[in-house]
Amino acid sequence: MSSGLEQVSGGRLASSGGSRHHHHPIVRKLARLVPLTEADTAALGQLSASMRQVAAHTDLVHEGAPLTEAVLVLQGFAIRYQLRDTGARQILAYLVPGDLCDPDAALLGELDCTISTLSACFVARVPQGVLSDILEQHPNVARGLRLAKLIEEATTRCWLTNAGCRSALERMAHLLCELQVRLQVVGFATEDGYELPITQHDLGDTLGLSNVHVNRTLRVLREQRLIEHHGKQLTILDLPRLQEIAEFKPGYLRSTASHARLPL
Amino acid sequence: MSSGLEQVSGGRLASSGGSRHHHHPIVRKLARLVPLTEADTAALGQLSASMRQVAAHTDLVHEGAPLTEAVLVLQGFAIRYQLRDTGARQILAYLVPGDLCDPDAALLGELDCTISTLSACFVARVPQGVLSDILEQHPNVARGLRLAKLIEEATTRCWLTNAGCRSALERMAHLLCELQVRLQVVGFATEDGYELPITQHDLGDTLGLSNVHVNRTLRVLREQRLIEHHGKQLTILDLPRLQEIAEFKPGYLRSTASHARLPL
DNA sequence: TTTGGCATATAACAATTGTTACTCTGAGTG
DNA sequence: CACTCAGAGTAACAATTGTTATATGCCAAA
Repeated sequence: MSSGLEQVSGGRLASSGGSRHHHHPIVRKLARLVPLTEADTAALGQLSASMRQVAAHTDLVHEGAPLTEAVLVLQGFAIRYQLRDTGARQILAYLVPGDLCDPDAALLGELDCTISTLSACFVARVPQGVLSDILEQHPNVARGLRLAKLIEEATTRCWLTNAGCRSALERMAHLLCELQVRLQVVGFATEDGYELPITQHDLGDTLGLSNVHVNRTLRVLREQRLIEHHGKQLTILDLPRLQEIAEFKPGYLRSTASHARLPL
Repeated sequence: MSSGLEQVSGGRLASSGGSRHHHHPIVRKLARLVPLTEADTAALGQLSASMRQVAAHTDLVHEGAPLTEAVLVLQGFAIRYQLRDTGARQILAYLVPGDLCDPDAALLGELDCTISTLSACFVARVPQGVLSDILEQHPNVARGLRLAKLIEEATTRCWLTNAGCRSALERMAHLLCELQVRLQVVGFATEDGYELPITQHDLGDTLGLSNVHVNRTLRVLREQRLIEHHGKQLTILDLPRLQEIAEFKPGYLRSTASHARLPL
């Protein structure tokens, strides 16, 4: 009953022979950033050729491992994180459907953080060769992915501002607003909310808060009738006010259509 | 009496006609990352052609402004920061001598943060054209700058981990250790310490702490005989222990010579 | 169906960090 | 030289957040 990617069947895209790739999250995402031709769209569809399902809390790429493939998330929530010696975990980024991680790290040879799933996910491993071929033959796609990378960096900076100078309530509100925009771009959120299949402990490791304080903070948001959540379903009751609390300025996500046309 | 860049005179490099650029901070920095030929080194020297002195606390590039030039720091401390509506400032990165900021942002068209000086600085503005010519003609330099960019990103992630899951003392220790390594690479630090010409308020905006708590934290480090500071001069009395407190792992800075040969 | 375990929820208390207010010093300036 | 002011230093108190403990609910495995 989860939204999106209804064409998943047996670990393969049922429609992989056809040309209708417009619903692929990475296509939806890049189409906001650059104009895409049918050929571009089809090429992006190839990225998910080796899609497979991964259980929640599974490491995909370990810190320090040599990196030869990129990881494309098609469904579910994945993260990049670092571990301290104390066992504390800092989540550095969320990877939601349409996010491609991390083509560039090949230059450094290894990654300084670990890629893992938070929820059950559909992910595709993309060999460097396949990716570089596409980048070469599809300059629009190449430009789109470079833009996406810059947006990811801006998002990291935003998270640093979050951690450095926002209160727990503001931080939580900001994260919920950011996810609302990012998930809506790829069709995994409506205007009212989205499925947030992660624990309060995970939220704590994201925001630099204890799980208890995450719980307190969510309660405040609930009591103020800003959000509701039943199970994994998050409903945003008052988005404007939530954004106001968070001082959320979505510009850094480049999510408005003003920056590019949609594909024909 | 400040160390490094003794050749500064009248806003120009006195030796700009010669070929001895090895002492330039950006040359020292990149030489750790990639092999550099004499030609590469000379080309890097050109970057500081339009060097000028800038007073402390001067904005160089404003948030939202169209970006047509990169900024190269030759001496002093500069930063990237974001402002909240409340007036709170989050410092996102330090730009120390040898750091080049931000060639890539041209793709996005505008920057999401402001570049500013903390101390009096010598900086050079590098027009996009000059930079792209050099990148084209000197692949080693291009590769070095790409590596430097990746290192900068890793540093930002590290700062996020800092803010998210380290105590004030650990955060401060980590910052001091990081600067020790970065400044030593470009010849602005000895093994014992370095000049740190920034206020406790600035440190607070860096670490997400109040200025009062910064003061407390520095006092603890002093009382434990880990550091000393008289005026702007920071002396590190016990680097191993400071690194231990910070859980500092310098790998992300790629500062050890094991990754590349020095130029002939 | 029962059970075990994980996630949520909440309370009481502790620790960290922020805020306000004040003093002191030193560098720059008239 | 006196004056000003920014920055460092400190204390007292307040607010936020973390820790520990315990209870509850719910889903999945036996």
